[in-house]
Amino acid sequence: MSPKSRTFIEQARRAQIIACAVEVLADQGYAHTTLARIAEQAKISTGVISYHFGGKKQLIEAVVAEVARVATDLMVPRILAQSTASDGLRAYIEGNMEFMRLHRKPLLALVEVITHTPGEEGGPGPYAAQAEVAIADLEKVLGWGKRTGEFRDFDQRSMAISIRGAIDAVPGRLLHDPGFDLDLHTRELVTLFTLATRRDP
Amino acid sequence: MSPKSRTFIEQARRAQIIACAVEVLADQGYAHTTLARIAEQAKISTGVISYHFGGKKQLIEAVVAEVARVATDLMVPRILAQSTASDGLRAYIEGNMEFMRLHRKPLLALVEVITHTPGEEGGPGPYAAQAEVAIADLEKVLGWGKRTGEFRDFDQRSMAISIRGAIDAVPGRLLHDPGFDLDLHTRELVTLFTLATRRDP
Amino acid sequence: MSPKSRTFIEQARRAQIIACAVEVLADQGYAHTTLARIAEQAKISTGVISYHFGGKKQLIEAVVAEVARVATDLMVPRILAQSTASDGLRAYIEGNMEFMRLHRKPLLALVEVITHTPGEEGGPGPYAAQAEVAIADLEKVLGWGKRTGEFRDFDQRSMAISIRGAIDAVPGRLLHDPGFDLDLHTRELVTLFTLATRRDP
Amino acid sequence: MSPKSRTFIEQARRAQIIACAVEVLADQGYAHTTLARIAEQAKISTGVISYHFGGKKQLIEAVVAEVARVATDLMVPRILAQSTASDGLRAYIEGNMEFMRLHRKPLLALVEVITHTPGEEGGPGPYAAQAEVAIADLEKVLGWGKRTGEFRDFDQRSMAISIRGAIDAVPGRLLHDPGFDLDLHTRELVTLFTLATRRDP
DNA sequence: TATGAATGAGCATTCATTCAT
DNA sequence: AATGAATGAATGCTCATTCAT
Repeated sequence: MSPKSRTFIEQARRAQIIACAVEVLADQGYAHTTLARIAEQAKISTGVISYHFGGKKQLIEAVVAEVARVATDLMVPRILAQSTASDGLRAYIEGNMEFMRLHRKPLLALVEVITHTPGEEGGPGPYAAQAEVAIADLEKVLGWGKRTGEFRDFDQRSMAISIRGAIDAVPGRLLHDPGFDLDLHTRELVTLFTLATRRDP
Repeated sequence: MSPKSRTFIEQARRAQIIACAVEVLADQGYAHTTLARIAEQAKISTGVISYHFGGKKQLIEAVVAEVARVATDLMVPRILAQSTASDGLRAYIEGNMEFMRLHRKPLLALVEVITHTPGEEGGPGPYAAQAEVAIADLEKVLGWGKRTGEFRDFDQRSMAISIRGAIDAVPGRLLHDPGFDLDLHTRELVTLFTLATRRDP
Repeated sequence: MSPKSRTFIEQARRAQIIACAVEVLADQGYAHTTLARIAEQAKISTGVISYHFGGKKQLIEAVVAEVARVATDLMVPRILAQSTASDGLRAYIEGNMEFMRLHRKPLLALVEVITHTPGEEGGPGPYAAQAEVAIADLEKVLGWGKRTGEFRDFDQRSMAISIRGAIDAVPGRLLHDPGFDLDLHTRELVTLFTLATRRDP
Repeated sequence: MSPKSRTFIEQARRAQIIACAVEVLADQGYAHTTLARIAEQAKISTGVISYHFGGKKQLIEAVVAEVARVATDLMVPRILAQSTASDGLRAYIEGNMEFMRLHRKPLLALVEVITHTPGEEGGPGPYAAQAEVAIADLEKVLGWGKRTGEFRDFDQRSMAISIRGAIDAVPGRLLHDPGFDLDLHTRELVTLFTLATRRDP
């Protein structure tokens, strides 16, 4: 029935291992995320991970896919529910912040993986595409507002890169800045980019 | 004369090794930056590096200090030369972009080090302070404009974090996005944050 | 009835597993012959193999016994049917070649096992005896011809080792030499050793 | 000066490690030949091997090259010194046997490597070419005698394969057959293949 | 000062075997 | 009888660091 039919217990184990990988990634960072530590967290032996995922690379892939799925499920409906591009942009920013608030550790894990997984010889890294997609999605929202005349005449790509950059700066704050106020920051971000994108009054 | 008196040859060696470390970091990424590769680049043996710097950690510290020094020398005077906060912010952004244009490899090396150097047990990472300083500097510029009434009433810290985030998104583009236009992006960034910070017209 | 009474289904399972082990050994080689791969080939789980055979070692033993049985059944009657030692030697060689022609995979599997199964600390390897028996059988044929005066006065053991060596060189050819002509080679082998063993004319 | 300039001490280490690898291969067999055991034999740490050879594969390659060099140096001049093809064949056989007598362990090591190094998915194995060369060399000697009329009209390739097979049967005897008489066997081999190849009297 | 040889801990991975269901 | 989940030991490899020369 399911696309890749798996035992129930198999699915449970996979989910548990992914959860433990997220935990270790978020708590100890990519560099300290070894199969041994993940196995220790799950109170299993390292072989189990290879058994269920084939290898570390595939486990990481599964982590990314899982977190990306959760993030998408959370954010996409919120954006599509808006009736103006301006509200769409607001929903995009708020959705991202909401995800960070609700799924702190999965987010941090995702960031660790995306920023630290090395590519070949200084190449782009296997998860660069993930970031590319996020920018492309953002560009769609911006294009929408451009067409409706809600937004001023900026370079869409530059704006998308900058919004994404501003959003991507948040996880680092969340991690190590105890005084960081996510709700305040969300409001400020929305205001910032509303002012920056709106057609001049 | 110098605070830590070193022979001339000693200084030359250190400079050479730092330059090679920058090269390897920028070309191959943090993960592939081993002492062996740096030594190979410098056509010396690995022992020399330990001899002159004590260890890999100290070498990386020296790289960061060196690049930060160059960046500061380039940017600080430009900002201080401005007479309005608005021009100061413009100079901050343009200075950062100019640095990226003139010193691509040192910048990329710095980014690699700051983003990848692991801390202890998920701690802040030894170069988080560096980012903190950059944000603090930015806050000063923003505070200046707040006091003079040039800027609207935003949360200084949130704005600083967002500007920094937008700037920090650039190196990644520079690395792997062949169509990226730094000059266009610089102009867009200045416009973006001018609109976002100015007192409502 | 049978010495080790087994249910029918048990015997069928064992036969199936042995057949799959032969397949994997012949197709992928000893090094790639893992219980997991044999189980995959048989579309069963690895536990079944351990269940029916006790372990990998015993499975391999069963493979060897099975193939040796087939080989013996094919070759021994052919040799015994001859009336002269010279014809006996011819039948020995032709029988071996015929077996290779008819049972390529079992033969290759057998060769893989015999040549690759490691002994303890460089000891003889558990299937050295198998080879010993083959040589001993050959010596009997040679002794027969010596007694009847058909053969010249050579050292029986040396001759047996050499004939066996020449025969054992064939599987390797069969495997990787696409131009190898088994029928031609069989005729040449018979001629070669007929000339080498006959009483000088 | 030297093709690959190496320190003296580097060359000595390499030679020592190769010698220890030969020792372990010959004494314990391919399956038990791990970097750990070779390192133990050499009383060094496993890292040294990787340091000097890059990896296990390259070490094995070096072992093969070294032994092949010694074998070639020993045998080729002996064969070339002969004035008839018949003597050339005799020299080929005697040269091989002499090598086995003088360099038992290197030979056994070579045999272990050639027969046990696995290829991909049941492919030929990386050292199959080595065996191919040996057969080709033998074919040259046989072709020589065919042209001079010393040899009868046999299939050269079949004969070469058979002679090689008979020779390759010897190492196994040397290893585990305590009663094996190499000198006797050499004489018998020469007689055998002289009778098998000569033009009928 | 500089070299390069050597170390040793840490890593992912493979695989025969075991066992509860 | 069969499953498949889990184990744990073993292996090759990488790399920062140390040290005698």
